[in-house]
Amino acid sequence: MNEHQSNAEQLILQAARKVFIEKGMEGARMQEIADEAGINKALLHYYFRSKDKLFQAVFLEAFQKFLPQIEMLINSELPFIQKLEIFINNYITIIIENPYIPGFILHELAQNPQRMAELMKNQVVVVPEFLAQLQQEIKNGVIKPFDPRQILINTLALCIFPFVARPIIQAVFFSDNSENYNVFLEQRKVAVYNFIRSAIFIEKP
Amino acid sequence: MNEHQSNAEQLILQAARKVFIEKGMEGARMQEIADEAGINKALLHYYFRSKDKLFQAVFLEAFQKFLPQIEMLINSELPFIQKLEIFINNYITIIIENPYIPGFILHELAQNPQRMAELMKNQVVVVPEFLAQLQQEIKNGVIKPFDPRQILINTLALCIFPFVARPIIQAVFFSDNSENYNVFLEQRKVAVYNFIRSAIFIEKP
DNA sequence: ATTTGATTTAACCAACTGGTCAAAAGTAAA
DNA sequence: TTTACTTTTGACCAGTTGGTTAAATCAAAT
Repeated sequence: MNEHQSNAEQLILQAARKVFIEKGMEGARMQEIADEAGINKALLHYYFRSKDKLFQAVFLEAFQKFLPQIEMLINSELPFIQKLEIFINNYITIIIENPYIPGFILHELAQNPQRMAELMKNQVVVVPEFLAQLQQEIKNGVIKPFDPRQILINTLALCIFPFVARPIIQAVFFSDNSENYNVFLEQRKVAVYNFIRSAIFIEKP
Repeated sequence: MNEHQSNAEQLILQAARKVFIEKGMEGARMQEIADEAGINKALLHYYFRSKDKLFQAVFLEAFQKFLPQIEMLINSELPFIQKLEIFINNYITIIIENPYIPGFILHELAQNPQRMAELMKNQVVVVPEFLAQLQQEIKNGVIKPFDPRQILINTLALCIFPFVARPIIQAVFFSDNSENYNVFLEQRKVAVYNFIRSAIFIEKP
């Protein structure tokens, strides 16, 4: 039993991760995953019973990778300005490291909302306290009176969208040199923070 | 030749639109499109030679539906505040009427960037003037000194994201009553405008 | 009514898909 | 070495897929 074979399960997961996230559930082929892992196709079914089970494992793992930061943004009791800066920095950093996961999750979610809802119902984050905190800071005159739900969604939108729309943005702005896009994304960590801060925070005289 | 048969091509396109936009190129089945159109599967190949050709027709049509408003935002010479308000209103209105098209386009774009780039290269919008206009307004002290590219992407992100991420947002905020989501989206027309305006425009004393 | 051309269909096909299974190969203890 | 067990494989299967084809139906002109 050499190292290569012994961790076949890890090899499979790694290959499945790549293929599923790149091609999606419908586009992925079991044979391609097997090839990518350098093993026989039957071995996939030996470790994971079906394509669906393997997909579940990949999806949940991908989903959970993005949860902790969101939980921090929602559940921490720091002032919102501080939470926001930390969140945007960490979140964009994570997405840069896993640029295809957001598109993957959103697409599978759209394909089968009710099933994905079941997969995620143990993962739920509680938002009411978050909304209450924002409402409080609005009452305190720290934040302009925007709907807290809109603020949360805007924050996520600004972080996630450039990755979901990467091909078209790159074609428009960086068609000559795609490496510049990474620079652009790096700049976004501070740009997005400044943008939201400028939008919602009331400047004290 | 009754009306039902004579416009078979239109029936097919309508069915293809529905199935492709809902399931994507990979997920769509020619049989399902034929059933949806109420015709024989072979007739699909009679009017459109292949699944690919049919997909192309649907994709281009969908893509073009969103282009005019973006062109207006980019090419009109109105002051940016005015353009922005008109754009956001019209754009979100169009997406509400075609809520699944953004996800469809972004997904297919991500699946095959180079091919989609070819499909779109006749549709290109010219941005340099747009960037120059924003730069000028920054110089004039109308707009805060944000990177014009970031402003454009932020605007699109805030308009599009709630539709791409609809299932998860709905699960978190509107699990009890999904109709409320439409209300929320309607409110976004003004909310997004106020958000961006508050972020980038300099209040004159 | 017959001819001519376009439209529509049922039956079919080769390629591919996820999945199965019995046998082989490997592993470690007795 | 034999035994008992797990891991890995090649061959195979039934169902599905996009696509084809020859024949049938239809519509209009002669």
